Amino acid sequence: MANGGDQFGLAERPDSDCMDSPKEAKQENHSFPLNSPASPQTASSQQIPGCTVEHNGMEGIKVFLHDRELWTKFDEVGTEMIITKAGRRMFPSYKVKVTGLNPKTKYILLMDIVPGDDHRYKFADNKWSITGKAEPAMPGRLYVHPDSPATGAHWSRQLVSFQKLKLTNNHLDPFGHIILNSMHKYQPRLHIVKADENNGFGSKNTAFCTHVFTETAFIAVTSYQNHKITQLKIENNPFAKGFRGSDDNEFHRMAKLQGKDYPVVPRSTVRQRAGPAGSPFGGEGRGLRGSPEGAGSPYSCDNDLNSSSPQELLSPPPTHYTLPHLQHIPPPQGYHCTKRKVEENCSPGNRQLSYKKPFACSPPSEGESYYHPSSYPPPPPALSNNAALALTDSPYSSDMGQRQACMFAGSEPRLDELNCTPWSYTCPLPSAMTPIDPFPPYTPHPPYSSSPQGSRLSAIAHQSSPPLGEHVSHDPYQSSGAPTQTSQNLHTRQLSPPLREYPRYTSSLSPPLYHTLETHIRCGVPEWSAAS
DNA sequence: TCTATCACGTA
DNA sequence: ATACGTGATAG
Repeated sequence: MANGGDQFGLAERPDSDCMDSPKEAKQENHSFPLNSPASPQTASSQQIPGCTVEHNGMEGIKVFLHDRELWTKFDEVGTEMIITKAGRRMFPSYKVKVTGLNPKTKYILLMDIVPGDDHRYKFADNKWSITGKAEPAMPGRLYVHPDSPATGAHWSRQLVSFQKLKLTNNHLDPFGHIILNSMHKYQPRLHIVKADENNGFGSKNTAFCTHVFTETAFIAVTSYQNHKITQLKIENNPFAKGFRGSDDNEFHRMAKLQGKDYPVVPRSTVRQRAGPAGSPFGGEGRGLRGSPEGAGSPYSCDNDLNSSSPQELLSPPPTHYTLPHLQHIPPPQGYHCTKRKVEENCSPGNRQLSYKKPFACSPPSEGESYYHPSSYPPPPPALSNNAALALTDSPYSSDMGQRQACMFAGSEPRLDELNCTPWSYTCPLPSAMTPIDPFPPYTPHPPYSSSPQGSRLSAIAHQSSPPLGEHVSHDPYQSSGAPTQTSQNLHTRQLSPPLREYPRYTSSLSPPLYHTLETHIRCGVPEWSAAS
């Protein structure tokens, strides 16, 4: 495809740094019907007092979701992604157009998928509804784009595709796939980490930014629940072409497959009535994502991290995830755009959120900003530093032919912490790229949160748990269409956490590729955190 | 719910 | 040609 992102077109501007940007928002075009377009601008800004902003070069980065229209179609119904033991790709594929990168600077692009909220869902009566509390999050893993690290010129040259990313429900997955729980809602996030030589992960000024397109949120399932989603997949996924066909064809095809003169009506067809099923997200459920209605908001954040050395980054994994309280990321309300805030925040066009927050600042809760109200989804936990790490070192780097990514184990992000903070990563171990397994390693401490955005990687990396204080708040800027991001610098602090490395995965399996890292941190949102 | 397998299609 | 990505299906 083409790129899609363009659609947005908006230009955003480069924004700002951390805080400054209060205004940032820009809006773009939006087109999102859903939301009103309020301007995003307002929404965002928050600043953190005290923080210093540095420009880390991440300020002008904009990310556009490719094929956003298709994502929106799914989102309006309630996107479902199949998860299997062997790993299943996502469809629609997550592809982005990135602009604003320094052509000569190297960046690592990676994704993680964080819990969208803290509920377990069920699909009954043709609609999604909450059926209980979410299970503890699985180890957060990061999927490092195979081209990482690569120059800004490389990333900007064409769409950046994460189509090979796979989702699994196998908590012991040895392949490095992203592990999710069935019937739980998730939010994919994109992280761009500066990986310059001069700015390696480890270094203190590692800068990164996070972009979230709320229309890419989905519920993980082992088999499709809403027939409308099945149909959208069949109609749009080339690999499912075999299931397309006119009704007539369908009839014959089914018969043929069944060896009968007449086909049995597919279960899916029968199974559901046509009724509208609400999207989990939007609709009723709510809470889930913002759904359709408007809520989308993308947020992105930028951060810088400073951190310590790379090594440090590696370290400590966090622990396990528990998502204790936090989780909820988005409170249900949040998702919706319930109004204004959201609107404001939401970008019209895309719903992207950007984070920026520094953490250095410490702002405690301020974080609110963003999330605040309702609007946003939760910030997910963090990325892990791992990624960063990984990035940096690059075990994967290009060297490997394929680079695969490493997985690191990370902790999960807690919401609480989400905010800005940091994520920790684990290290990759790349030596071989081993994946890590997650489980065990986690440390208890929790909180590494990272915020989505802002954290510094380094910090992230290890951050130990950041004290709440640390969390930074993020700002959400949303750019509307564009994701904005802001970046901030965090100055660093080092947290020192111990780093721990993850054990390598020894398994015999050699995983093919690991592009995945585990996430350690989660971000906390200040707000939430506050709560906590 | 989840899994393994299948037929069919893409790449 | 091989490898592998699809949803459907049965268990």
